[in-house]
Amino acid sequence: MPYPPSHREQVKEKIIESARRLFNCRGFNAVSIDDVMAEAGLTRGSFYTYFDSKSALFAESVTRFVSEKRATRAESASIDARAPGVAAKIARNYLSHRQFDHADEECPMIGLATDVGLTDPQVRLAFEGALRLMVDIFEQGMRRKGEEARPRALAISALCVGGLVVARSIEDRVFADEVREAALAIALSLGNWT
Amino acid sequence: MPYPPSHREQVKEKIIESARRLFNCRGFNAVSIDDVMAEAGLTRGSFYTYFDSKSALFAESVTRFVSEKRATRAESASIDARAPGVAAKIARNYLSHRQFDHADEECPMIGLATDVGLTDPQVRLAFEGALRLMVDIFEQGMRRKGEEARPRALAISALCVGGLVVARSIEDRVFADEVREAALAIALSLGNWT
DNA sequence: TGTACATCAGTGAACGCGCGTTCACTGATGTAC
DNA sequence: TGTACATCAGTGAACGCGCGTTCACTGATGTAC
Repeated sequence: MPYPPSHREQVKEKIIESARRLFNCRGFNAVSIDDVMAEAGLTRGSFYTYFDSKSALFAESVTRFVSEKRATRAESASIDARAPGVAAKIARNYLSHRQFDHADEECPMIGLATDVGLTDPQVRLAFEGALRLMVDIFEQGMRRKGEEARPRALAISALCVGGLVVARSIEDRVFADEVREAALAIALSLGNWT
Repeated sequence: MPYPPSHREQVKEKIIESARRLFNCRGFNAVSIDDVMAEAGLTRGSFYTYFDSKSALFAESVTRFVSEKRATRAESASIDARAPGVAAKIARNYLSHRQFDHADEECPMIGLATDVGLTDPQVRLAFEGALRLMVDIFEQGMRRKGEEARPRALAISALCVGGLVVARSIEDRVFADEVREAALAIALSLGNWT
């Protein structure tokens, strides 16, 4: 037994760590296995002794992230982790300035927006145009409802895109429908269109 | 003048048309220039006499889509396109079952969720886990507020992901911040965390 | 304690494929006479 | 009307690169004697 069993575990941990950071920052396609291994201080070759494929690494890094978070929450549950304040703090943190600039910590889903193709300025400008149109439509649909219209229109747009993107990213069809329908119901109520 | 000038325009239109369909369905990376040209009934070779690059095609197809929509709206503005009913209809349509299953018509942003990597079931399951955790957290943060908690928690999650993803996909930093902050404000108010 | 050895983690060259991009060529079109 | 011709849209082979994946080999480690 040349190496202690803990060694493999530690190295695997280090690879997952660097994968998480890179995937969160730059998305799936834009990160190569070389990048991940280099960040972990290794070379390409040994990757496949730890993982079956790039997808498998990605999946495991997300899964592990989630179960760690869950574990942390379970621990502190005895105190008051379920108080409304915690949820609010998480929302605030999620949509924070900091998170916008370097999403290297929190959510694995954000990489969606950072994948190859979306870094090209002309593509980003085109997207911006699409978003502006959407916001305009929703804002005008609320015009007579006072001055709260714009932030609501922005949120409805985010809710539409987010709702559908999230629903289409997951595997469970029933859950996906639930997300989609909840997003729709809330969007309609935000616009006072119920 | 072997060909009438209208010829080039028609062909370009046809390429953009098929690009729009394919990009909306399968995202940017998963669609090749070959795919687009084949769908338009042409071959790879002549692509670069119409567009500078794949990104340029993508950008132009989105831009044109947006300006067409705007034009349609401007036309029917004289009737009652700005009535709340229209906005509601658009939201409904956007988050519809149909749109979920084949997003080949409406929004160019949805392809974000369909790019390579996200088609792998183990990756989708991992995402699902992440989403479930997020929803749980928000739902528990509202537990004492009655039975409306779950749909709200789902919507807040979609709003968080959507808000950040959208903000990070566009070029104008000021607009991006506006989206992000509106999403946050509405998320907090949905949770009664203000 | 020191040396030979078995194990296996890590290396880096190489393979293969897909795909964006280029280019020399073909052939369809409309025009000139 | 018919034929020769110039133009240019479209073709498809080929290039080059990046990257996921494989594999024969190296060398570091702990163990046995």
